[in-house]
Amino acid sequence: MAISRKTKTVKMILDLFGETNNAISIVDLVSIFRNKMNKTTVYRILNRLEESGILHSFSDKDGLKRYAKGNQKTDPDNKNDLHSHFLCDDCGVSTCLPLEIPIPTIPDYKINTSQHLLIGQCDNCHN
Amino acid sequence: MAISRKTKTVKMILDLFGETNNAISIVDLVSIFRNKMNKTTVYRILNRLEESGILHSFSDKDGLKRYAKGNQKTDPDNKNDLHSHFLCDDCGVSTCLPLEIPIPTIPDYKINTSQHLLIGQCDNCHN
DNA sequence: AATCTTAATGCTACTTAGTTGCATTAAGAT
DNA sequence: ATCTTAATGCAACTAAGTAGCATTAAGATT
Ligand SMILES: [Mn+2]
Ligand SMILES: [Mn+2]
Ligand SMILES: [Zn+2]
Ligand SMILES: [Zn+2]
Repeated sequence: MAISRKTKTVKMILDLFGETNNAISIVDLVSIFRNKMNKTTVYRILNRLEESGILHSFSDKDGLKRYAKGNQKTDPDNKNDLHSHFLCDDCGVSTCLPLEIPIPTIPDYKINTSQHLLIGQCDNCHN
Repeated sequence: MAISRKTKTVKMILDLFGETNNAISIVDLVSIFRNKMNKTTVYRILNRLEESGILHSFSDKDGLKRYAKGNQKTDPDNKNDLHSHFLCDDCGVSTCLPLEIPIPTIPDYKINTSQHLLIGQCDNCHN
């Protein structure tokens, strides 16, 4: 189910993520490419790119899936390279943050991974 | 839009949350009460209970909304009483955790609130 | 360069989460 | 007992996401 062919549509999506470090929602991606490819294709390409470790995804505040460049599982001992994500409440822009989340120890629970979303105003909207 | 009448349906939902401290997904709630009230009613009651500060909600890993007892905005200076949530990957059970999330300072960003979800195995599934 | 294999796409139809409008009902105030 | 209107039920809708299947095109093989 990983990426094996560099089709025109795959290239278009890779080009977009080559231009930005932002996390883009799947509905935006479907909209951006609405005249270039079928929405089913967008979903399928994103799945494959994620499985290939080229993109990673997370759920934002409203449960909407967002994709961003890079792999979340890149550190040597095969644990998750966990980082936080940011979401601007004003303009909706979303980014990966170079902020590692320590996984806490909780009695009676075994924690494998975590998701951390920071919500506020981005640089543009803040001023 | 807050709760103003204690209808039969509101009481049923309050009774359920009186029995458990778990965070219950909205689809489960609709299913639990499918013979007792309309799904629209479930959605509307949950909205009102949340606005009233009786319940609070968050998005789980899959973007599904979950509700749990209590208010997230209860501390004196009117900031969010932020706590983490747990989701069991095996059985799907979800709980609030008595784990406060410190809001980090990040240059160029103004952070107002945050969401933190820990994913792993609960006590039952762990052993 | 022509051929072949099958990954990938387009399209249609479907499922599910969540919402809206509106007529009807019932909480609880008067 | 009456009245006001919050709350509900119902039906119809929107939007996110998925599945089946015929067709297309990457890119490997000859
Ligand atoms: Mn990221
Ligand atoms: Mn909680
Ligand atoms: Zn912004
Ligand atoms: Zn469990």
